[in-house]
Amino acid sequence: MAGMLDIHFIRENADLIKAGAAKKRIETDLDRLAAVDDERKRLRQELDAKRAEQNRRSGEIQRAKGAEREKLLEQMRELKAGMAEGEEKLKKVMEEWQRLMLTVPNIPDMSVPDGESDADNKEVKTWGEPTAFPFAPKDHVELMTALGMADFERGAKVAGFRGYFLKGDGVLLANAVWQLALKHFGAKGFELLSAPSLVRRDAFLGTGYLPQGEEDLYKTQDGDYLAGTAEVATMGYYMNETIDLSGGPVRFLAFSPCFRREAGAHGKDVRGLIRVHEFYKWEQVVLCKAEHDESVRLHEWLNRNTEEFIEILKIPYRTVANCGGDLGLGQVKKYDIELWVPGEGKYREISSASYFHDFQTRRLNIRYRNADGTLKFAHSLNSTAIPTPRILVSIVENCQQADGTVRVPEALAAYVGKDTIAGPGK
RNA sequence: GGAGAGGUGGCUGAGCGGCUGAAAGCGGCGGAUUGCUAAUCCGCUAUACGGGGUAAUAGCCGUAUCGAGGGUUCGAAUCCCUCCCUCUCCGCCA
Repeated sequence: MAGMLDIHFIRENADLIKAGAAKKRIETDLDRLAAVDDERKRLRQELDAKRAEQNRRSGEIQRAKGAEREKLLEQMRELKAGMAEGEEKLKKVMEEWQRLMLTVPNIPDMSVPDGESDADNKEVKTWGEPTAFPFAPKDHVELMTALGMADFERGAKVAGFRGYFLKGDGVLLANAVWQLALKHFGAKGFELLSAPSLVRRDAFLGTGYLPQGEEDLYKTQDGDYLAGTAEVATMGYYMNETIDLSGGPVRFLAFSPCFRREAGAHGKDVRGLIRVHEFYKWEQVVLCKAEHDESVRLHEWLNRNTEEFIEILKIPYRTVANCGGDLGLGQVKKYDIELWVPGEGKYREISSASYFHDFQTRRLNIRYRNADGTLKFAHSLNSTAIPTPRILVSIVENCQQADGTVRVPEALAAYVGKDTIAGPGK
């Protein structure tokens, strides 16, 4: 696995990276890294020189005979004794080098707002008005239970904490969202993928979910992990390959079940469908040429695709630019789309769109051949297309009516097979 | 779960202790020739890191890499060990 960023780049842009790390609230020690890197180079050069010597003598030994040969063999043994020490030192230095490299964050974009946490994310857009009701609105748990769309009690009985069943029209509604997603995103030139959720370790390391995120992942007794997003398998699709970008970016629309332990979220969103251990998601994944402008353009495009989808559903939303403290190690910039949730009186995240430059592709070893023939690491981006069942929260809560029924968004009605959800058998 | 086979460059595929960073073929690039196309001929054609060099490239020098990691050896793609992966057959399940 290659480093996160290129060591040359890190050394030449140390100040930029330090400022970026500070903005992201991430600890990294570049001065130490530079010192270790110097040491690494020194040891490496020493060792290379000795190896060159060894290779040269090896050839001499082959040609030599008798006493001459014995003499050369003796000299060789001395040389090798000296090398073992150098190799040992280099190995130690490399370990520290690798460890430090893993902590170096990608530089956030200039446009990323300053801030500590998601509370400091900057609203960049709002669409629609928070839904106003001439009656006391219910939350989705109440609505869906009453309408036979979900069963949370039995969900918990069978699946444990955060367990749920979707039922009846809840199933139809979720299915309708998938159908509409297929239609909306499918028309934008994506290649469709149904991605595995049970994925080997490599792709998690490559996408940056490991080693840091061990706690958040379910692991099997075979050493595989359950992915929390199709991004993992989809990015893994081309790992260790040289891809062809001459015909434009690679654009995948991938569907998969998603599994999250939510290890750090005990006590948060304990009710309903906001935060569950297993769900389904359509994900947009893009690989493009290593050009910043291209990444930016596609990032905006991915996010806009999802905004459009929400607009088709006519649910009030806002888009935020995530602040530095809310960015992951590899992310350059991130937008979240948040939908209005009347039951909570606030916007809740439904989508997240980020770009990484070559941060992920270096780790995944995904390259392409540039017009001039050189091999370069591609850029990568990903964004939620739409997750279920979380999206159902906003649909049912925003579309509820005074009589307790739920109006099906127009764009979904055909797929659901009705325009109002009024309970089982209705 | 049982039994076998195998992992070599962009691909196919040889090599099975030194002359192999790796035959041959295909593909690709450059050139010659044929008025176009096809065909033929010649040359070139892995990656990373480092050195030196440059305005920057290229050439040049060195090291490493034949699934991964260890070992044997003066010397390993080739021998030994461990692990990973792929394939085939049987069984089992859907």
